[in-house]
Amino acid sequence: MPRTPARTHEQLIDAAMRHFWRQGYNATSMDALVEATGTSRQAVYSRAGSKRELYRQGFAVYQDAIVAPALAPAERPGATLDAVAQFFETQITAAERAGLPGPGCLIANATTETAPHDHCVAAEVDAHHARLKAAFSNALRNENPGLPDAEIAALAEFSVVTAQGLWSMSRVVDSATPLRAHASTLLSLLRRRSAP
Amino acid sequence: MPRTPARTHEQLIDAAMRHFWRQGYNATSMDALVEATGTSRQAVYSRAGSKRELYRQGFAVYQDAIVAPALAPAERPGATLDAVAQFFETQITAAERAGLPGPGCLIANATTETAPHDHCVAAEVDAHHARLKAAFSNALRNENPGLPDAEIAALAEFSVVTAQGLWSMSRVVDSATPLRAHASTLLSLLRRRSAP
DNA sequence: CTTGTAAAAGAACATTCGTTCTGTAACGAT
DNA sequence: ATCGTTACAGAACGAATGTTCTTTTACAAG
Repeated sequence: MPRTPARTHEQLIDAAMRHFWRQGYNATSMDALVEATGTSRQAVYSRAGSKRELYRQGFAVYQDAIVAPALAPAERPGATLDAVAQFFETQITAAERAGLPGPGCLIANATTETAPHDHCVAAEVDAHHARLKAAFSNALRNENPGLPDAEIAALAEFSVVTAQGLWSMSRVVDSATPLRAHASTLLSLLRRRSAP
Repeated sequence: MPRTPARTHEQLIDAAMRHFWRQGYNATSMDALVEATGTSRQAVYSRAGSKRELYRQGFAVYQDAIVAPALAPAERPGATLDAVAQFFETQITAAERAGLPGPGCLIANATTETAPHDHCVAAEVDAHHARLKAAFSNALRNENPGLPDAEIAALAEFSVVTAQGLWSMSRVVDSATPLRAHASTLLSLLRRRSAP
């Protein structure tokens, strides 16, 4: 009996997420969200309940639409450091195609802007970092099975922090060259360390 | 004949800067700034002219009060990688003493929040990154004078991005341990690469 | 003490914020 | 075709925003 929604729930979250991604949480007004999503204020509130909730729900969509495809190669059982290089290259290429300076990484942005003041966002950030660390650890272990677990953990964690810095930079650079250089330096350092 | 100012210009900028540092630009209201600086709205406007200008002026104070002392060892002519380690340790200890999760780095925060939408802030960010890169290059060159310039540049730039990630993380961690681990991993990677 | 100057305190401004309310339009079951 | 339900459009809300205006207060030269 009810009217058919013009946009699916996910379409709405997705459009909002992309706005938050580029503009940040605080600089995004409800007016901007209404325009970006192409719906009405009422649609936003009846679905998400509030601006903050809409923002929070964006993380899940971001994980599925952005993180998962790029990280998939590194999450595969037999992945090596090549898959890590591929992860960075996929993201950098995407940023380049969308036009640099880019939006960076939604979660990297949240780490500095909102996570310190919203423990719910902080949990999301933690989970993302854990996911990255697991993928990097996987690749490092396959690259050199003889590497001690402690060293794998240290290198994986280091790579996570390094990625965080990379996406920060991608918000202020005009060219992808320094981003590729950074990824390439990381990979070369990891390879040198994980070589026998 | 005029009334004596209760606070110097620099005291006002400094107090405002520390608030922006922790809260970010958009999440800081003029009311909060008035309370943080202990002055009146009028004092802020007669001195800085606007919220944005006040924010911009904070960068110079931050450079003098925070960056310069910590980076000094690495900027000295004969500095080696030990000075770089000292730089990180100084900043991490300061964050630890102020209480973690900490405010991170004002400029690292600006890189993601305001620089993309304010080219004046972007210039400030660029200058800071150039300063860090110069200091790191200096230390790398002294550590191993035989290292090719291109490699020094790559490693220095890599370290800058890595530092950016480190300060991001310092806004969401409860303990300094992962921060020290990150700095230590960076240093060990740099040492291994710059060894003959 | 008077007086000129500038700083401080706080009321007031228009605008914008996030949110809610009211009424209308569209769909499907009957 | 009718009706019940729900999505939508837009007006409206109080609170908070960045900024300015008005008034009072403190200082030091005369």
